[in-house]
Formats: sequence, C-alpha cells, structure tokens
Amino acid sequence: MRVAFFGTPDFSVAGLAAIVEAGFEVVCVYSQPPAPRGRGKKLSPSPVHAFAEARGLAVRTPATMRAPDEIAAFQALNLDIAVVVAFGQILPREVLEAPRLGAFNLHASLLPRWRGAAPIQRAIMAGDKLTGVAVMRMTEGLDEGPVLAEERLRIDAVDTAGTLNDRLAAAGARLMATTLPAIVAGTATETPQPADGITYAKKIRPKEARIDWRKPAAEVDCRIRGLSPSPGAWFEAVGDKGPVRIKALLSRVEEGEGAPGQVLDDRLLIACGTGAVRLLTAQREGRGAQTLDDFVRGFRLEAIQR
RNA sequence: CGCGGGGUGGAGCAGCCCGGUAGCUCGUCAGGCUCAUAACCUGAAGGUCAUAGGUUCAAAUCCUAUCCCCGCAC
Repeated sequence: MRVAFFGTPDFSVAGLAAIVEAGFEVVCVYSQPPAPRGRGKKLSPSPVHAFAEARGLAVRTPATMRAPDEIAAFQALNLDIAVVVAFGQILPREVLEAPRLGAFNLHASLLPRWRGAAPIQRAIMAGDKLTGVAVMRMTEGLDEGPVLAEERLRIDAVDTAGTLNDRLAAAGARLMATTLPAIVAGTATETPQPADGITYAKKIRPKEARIDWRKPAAEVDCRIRGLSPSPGAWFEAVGDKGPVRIKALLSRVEEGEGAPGQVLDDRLLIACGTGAVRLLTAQREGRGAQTLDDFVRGFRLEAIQR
C-alpha cells in the first residue's frame, strides 16, 4: 500500500509511527515548512518533519499544496491512500481525489463537535467531560466528511491540553492502526456526521490566554487547563521589582470568596467571580514550571495586578 | 545578530547595583519532646556560587567570551 502522510505537530507523530509500524509503505511525508520559530529566530523543522527525516522517509514541505506543480508531483506518486493528521493546511480537491482510495483524516474530537484547528484545547476550555478521536474521509469542507471510526476518552479534572493531547495521540494511533486496514479491505463503513451539535474549534489567539478573574471559578479553571502548557494562561502579579507575569499551568476549583483576583491565602488560592481557584503548577517569567510547594517557597504572591 | 529573565549545598529562592567570614524556606541524617505525627525543639552533614579568562590585596558580587534553561515576539 503506497501511502502519503500529512502532519505537522507533535500530535501527528504517533499516527505516522503507527502507519509505519502497520507495514504501510509511506512514500512521502508532507509537513509545514521549517519556520524561524523560537528564540533567536532559528529555523527549525516541525516534529513530524524531524521524525520522518530520522526514519529516513522522504519529506516535502511545500508552502502550499495548491501550487499546480505540487499537485502534479503528488498525483505522480501513484498513491493508494493519503492520511492527514493535523497538517495545518487546507488540501485542494485534486489532492484529496488523487489517491486510489481517497484521503482520510484523524481528528481529535467527537465530530461534529469541535471541527477545526484546536479541538483539544477548546474541549477542555468548554468544560467538556468527554472527547475522543475520529477517523473520517476527507471532503472539501472543514472536517465535514463521514466518520469511519471513533474512540471516546474521558476528560478528567486534572487534565490539561498537554496530558489530553498525549492520550488522544496514543488513542488516535491505535484507531488508525485498526481502521486503515479496514479501509483497504473495504470493510469500513462511513457514517455521515449528524447535522446537530456542530461546533468549531477556532485557533487559539494569544489574547485569550490572559486570565479574567471575574469569571466563575470553574471557567477560570477550564481556561487554565485548556491552555496548558501552551500558550499558557497568565496574569500579572505585583512583585518587589514591578509586575511579574505568571503562567498558571494547572489549577483546581476550591471553596473561597473574595473580590475577583484577590489572593486568599499564601498557597496560591485566588478568588474568582464566584468561588476560587488554587494554582497547582505555575511559572514566572524566566523560570521553569514549578509545583505549588516550590513556587511558594521562592515567591510570595501577595496581590494581582488588575 | 528580534526583546528580555535566569543558572548559588538534594529542591525552590535571597545576596550582585554600593567587591571583603555562603543567608532563607524546605529536604536529608542524628538526638530530644510526645500516646502519636507531615507538629515542635536541638544539633549535623552537604556548595568548584554554570564554564573559561581578566581587573583587584581580595570576586557569587566588576569586565570579556562561551555553554545551558526560560518568558515575550514570531
């Protein structure tokens, strides 16, 4: 089976690995081009790119799959199937239709909920208790294709986007490993997505990461965990040498009352619009992430900048 | 050369500006108190102050270079 894989972030790597393990011939791996990301504008390849290269797989990183010569090159690969996992680009119809069996996508939500770019983070931020991964046939619309298989996962109160990302990636890899052979064998059935319950997981904007303590504690908590570890929900504390930006990476809702943003004890309990939230993992500028105990040992949080 | 913060006993920090006996909160170990304890008291061990040079009578502290970590921007 000649297969092309499209993927970019960390989440996609497990899926690619699973396909390779399953014995498919990965003819070409497509990923977003290396970007001058990180400090000092260093050019660095995407996780999928790095992984594929390390495995000796052919890698292509076109700026856009819409370019005519790129499409022609893709069609010339003579593929049986294409697999897409969080690629980060809209694929044109010519690409989706080129492989003999079509193109399939692994998506990290229970469709049609959370179609789009940031399903994992949005699910936690919305307070969802259940999520999952799904394999669907790709169509031209955004994550609108019929679903072939899905696996459900609980979202726990201690989950962050990071922990959930890892579990979903693993679940996705498993699902992929069983679904792809079924597709090839022609035994997989496709179920159109329901028309009800459609939501879209918009890309996270940096602006959303600032914590609004006027919101109810449950909402603040979900925002903190949904944005953790990246980009990380943050607020500004009043420090000895001026305001200090602090990221909240893990939290828990607790009893407590006070003006929104008021520090209620010396263990990072902070009042919200209603209720309170205790920060269990936090990180201040220039430092690494720390547990509550360590954080409190080196920094006294007295007040929050409003 | 995008902007900025940081590397100090096992952990988290202060000290650095204004050079001159290594400090704090914990942890560890020993002993004590207690019916008992993660509580309390007493004592102890443990540090090339990231690395390499330089200035100086003297450098964690000032100067230069290098390595590593992190926040923002991207």
